Amino acid sequence: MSTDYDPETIELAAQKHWDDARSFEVSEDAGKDKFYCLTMFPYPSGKLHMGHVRVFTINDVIARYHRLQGKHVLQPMGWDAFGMPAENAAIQRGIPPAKWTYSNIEDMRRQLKRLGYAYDWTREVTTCRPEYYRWEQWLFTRMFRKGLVYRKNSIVNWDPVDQTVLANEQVIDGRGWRSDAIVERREIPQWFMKITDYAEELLNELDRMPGWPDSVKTMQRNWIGRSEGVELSFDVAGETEPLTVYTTRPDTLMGVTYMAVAAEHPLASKAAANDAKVAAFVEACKKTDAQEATLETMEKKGMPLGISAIHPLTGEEVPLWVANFVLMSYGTGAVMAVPGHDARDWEFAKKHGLPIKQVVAPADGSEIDINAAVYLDRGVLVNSGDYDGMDFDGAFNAIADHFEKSGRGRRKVNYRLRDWGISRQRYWGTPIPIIYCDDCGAVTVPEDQLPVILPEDVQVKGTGSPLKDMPEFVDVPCPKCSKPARRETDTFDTFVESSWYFARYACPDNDTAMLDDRAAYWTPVDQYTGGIEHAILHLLYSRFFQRVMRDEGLTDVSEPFTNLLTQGMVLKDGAKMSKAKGNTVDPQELILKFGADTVRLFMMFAAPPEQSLEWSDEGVQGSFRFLKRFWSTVVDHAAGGPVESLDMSVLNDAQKDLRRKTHQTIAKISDDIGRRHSFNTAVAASMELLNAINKLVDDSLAGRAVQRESLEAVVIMLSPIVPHICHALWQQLGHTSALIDQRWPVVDESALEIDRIEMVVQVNGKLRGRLLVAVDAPKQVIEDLAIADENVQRFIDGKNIRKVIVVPGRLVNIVV
RNA sequence: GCCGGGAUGGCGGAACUGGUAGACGCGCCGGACUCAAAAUCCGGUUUUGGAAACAAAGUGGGGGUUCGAUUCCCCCUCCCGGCACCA
Repeated sequence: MSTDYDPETIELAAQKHWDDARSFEVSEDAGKDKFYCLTMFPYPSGKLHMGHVRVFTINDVIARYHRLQGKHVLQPMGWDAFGMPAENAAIQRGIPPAKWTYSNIEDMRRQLKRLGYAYDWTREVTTCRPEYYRWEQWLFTRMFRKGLVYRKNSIVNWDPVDQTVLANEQVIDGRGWRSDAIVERREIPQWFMKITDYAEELLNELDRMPGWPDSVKTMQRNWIGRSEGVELSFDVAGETEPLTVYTTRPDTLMGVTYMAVAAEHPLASKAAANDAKVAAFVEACKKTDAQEATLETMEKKGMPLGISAIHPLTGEEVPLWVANFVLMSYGTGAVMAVPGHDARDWEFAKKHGLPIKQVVAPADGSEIDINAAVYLDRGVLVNSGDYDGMDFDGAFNAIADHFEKSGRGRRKVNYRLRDWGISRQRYWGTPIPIIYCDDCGAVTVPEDQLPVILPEDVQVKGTGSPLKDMPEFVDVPCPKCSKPARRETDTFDTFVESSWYFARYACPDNDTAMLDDRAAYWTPVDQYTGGIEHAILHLLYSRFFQRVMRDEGLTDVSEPFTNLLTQGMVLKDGAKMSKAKGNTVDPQELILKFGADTVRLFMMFAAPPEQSLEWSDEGVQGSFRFLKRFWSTVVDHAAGGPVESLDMSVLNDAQKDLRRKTHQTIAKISDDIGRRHSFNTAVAASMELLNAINKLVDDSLAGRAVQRESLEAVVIMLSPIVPHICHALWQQLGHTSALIDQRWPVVDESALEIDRIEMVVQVNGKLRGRLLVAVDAPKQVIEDLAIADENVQRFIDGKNIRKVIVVPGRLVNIVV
């Protein structure tokens, strides 16, 4: 009596069981081995997309696997609810961002529940709720007190038509997305967090994070970009202030033939005042957006300022230029140019006919033509007066000493990392808890007046924040002197919310403290899963925030995420799924047609988690077909009734083979899921085992017992991936206790034993034959057998055997 | 431009530490069942030659190390992610 596989019925039944039993709600239990398993929380954009399904399924598989291992597992879910799309929706459809966001959350929560993820929903966190963001406002005021936040001018994309600041994403080919106007750079005052104070620690700790992928650690190292160099100053003719520059190549100092400053540099402004051409150039430089990729790929342009700098060693005059590739916000806004030994300087010198001087020669004494090609390697100094003949280190130290003695420079460690600008000129975000008073300046909102609540009933028009037009929000007394003052209308970068939510899941209901001892129990996150696109910004900001919370005494933990898994994107027809490209697949429709288990199975089977996944409708069919076969195999077997307990001494060869395959598969899947996170090969191994079970046609007591052992193992091992069908099949197999409370199967080493093994015979590395030999056969016997092989003889006949390589248990290679 | 990844049959992928290239699945071809179709089941499937045994070629391109390279090294091409205000 084989009932058909009916995904909807069995999935809803399994979900009801988990709900009724509150299977995934966890409390803090010091006696248990905790495992905190987390995904990057979603932005509530409206509907779940395949990228969500992929990352959540990966994490759910890991969470369920660890639960079966006996761990006390926390897997929470929440919403990264502030952000631009809510404002865009408000502009387009006239719905307030809050209403749009909360309704999206409702829809997406329902979809997540239908996919059967093992979440503790009692801990749900929503970042646009005051009970969440009040603590981030509170921490900001503590950071303000410590001097970890400050205000300075910085550059934004300015749309001169819409009169508004644009996000990088809203700049398309240098133009505003709505106005189509050419975007300009504009400086405005903004709040910054001093992440650079933690640069050294953030960098050094990467060496002690074995649970993170090397690629992510390398990207973070390069992003922080620690360099050792020298800061030195050039006098400028006719100026009292010297021009300070930083270089990692002081050994090339004698090769400086010009210098360059940014368009916003005071010396450029000064020259522009006297020279209309320079003024026009400086203006033109500002007519570009503020993205680094734009600056690095655009044509390098410059113009002489008619001002000279004085070379600090030779006293010679070098011309000062203004150049579009020098940025005011990087370093000092000025660079020394060594065209002989810097690629960008070399190209710029070639283009503008500036002199190129060789001051470093190859250490091996070979000749180079500096006018034909730039020389970047470290070598031996030439044309450098007293420094001639020195190597890189010798010259670095001699020149650094010279400047330190004369007080005109110093050795300096520099970081590429810049402080984190957190001000956004947008409405839908956490209000920055600052009040501006004419007398007291910028004052933080006192703790007893927090949270500063964002008004939710607003009209968003798309030209600046609606908060500016709300006197009831803006007009407040100064907390210090009580005089009339103005509230800050900028909001936090949404990365601030996502930099600490992982800790708040431990204690989302605490209204007297940001974190408590429940956070001490659960943090750090043991397994964190999310997109590779977050490899730098989100993960670095979170590492920074964790340390800020530590230094505030809120936690002892320094690193928030012990193990990191970065998953690839979901593609269709080779491109990322997106509405714009029209290549999306709606998870909802698939769940309706095939059930959640089929969708989960395909996601795990189609590609390893780190790689991008190519969507295939046929592949989904295949996954569904497998589940149907899985269902009927177990149901048909269970129809034969209960089985006797297994007596291993009476097994025949075929039964032994299946039992060996079963335990080999248990070992493989345990390793694939537990260590390698190689879910696709775990699924493949389950399929192989199921094929082997179906091949053993054997109704004897022993045969059924071996099959039963094998089927129970597959049902448990597949349950992290396809939990609903496994829940139902476990009941079919006659169990009264729920599968979710079982333990992972254990390998029986005795089942793995073998006495003979197949070895490959190669001649000159090419496969020529196979041998079946005893496991413990001595080397000489294997060698003789290999040489005696009929096909092998054809290839070694009449030739000289130079060497025979025996790799135990694998192969023999005969070199002739 | 800079930083990080990737490229293997018709397709998704496997080969974990330098040791049998193509596991598992999809698709396709053939067969069984059926009046027929779908579903299901069985067999085949890298390419070329061959009835087969077997042989030759083969992991983006070029070079190198090695008895042996998808795997290590050098150079190149293309694709993807990030580049600080998308999240």
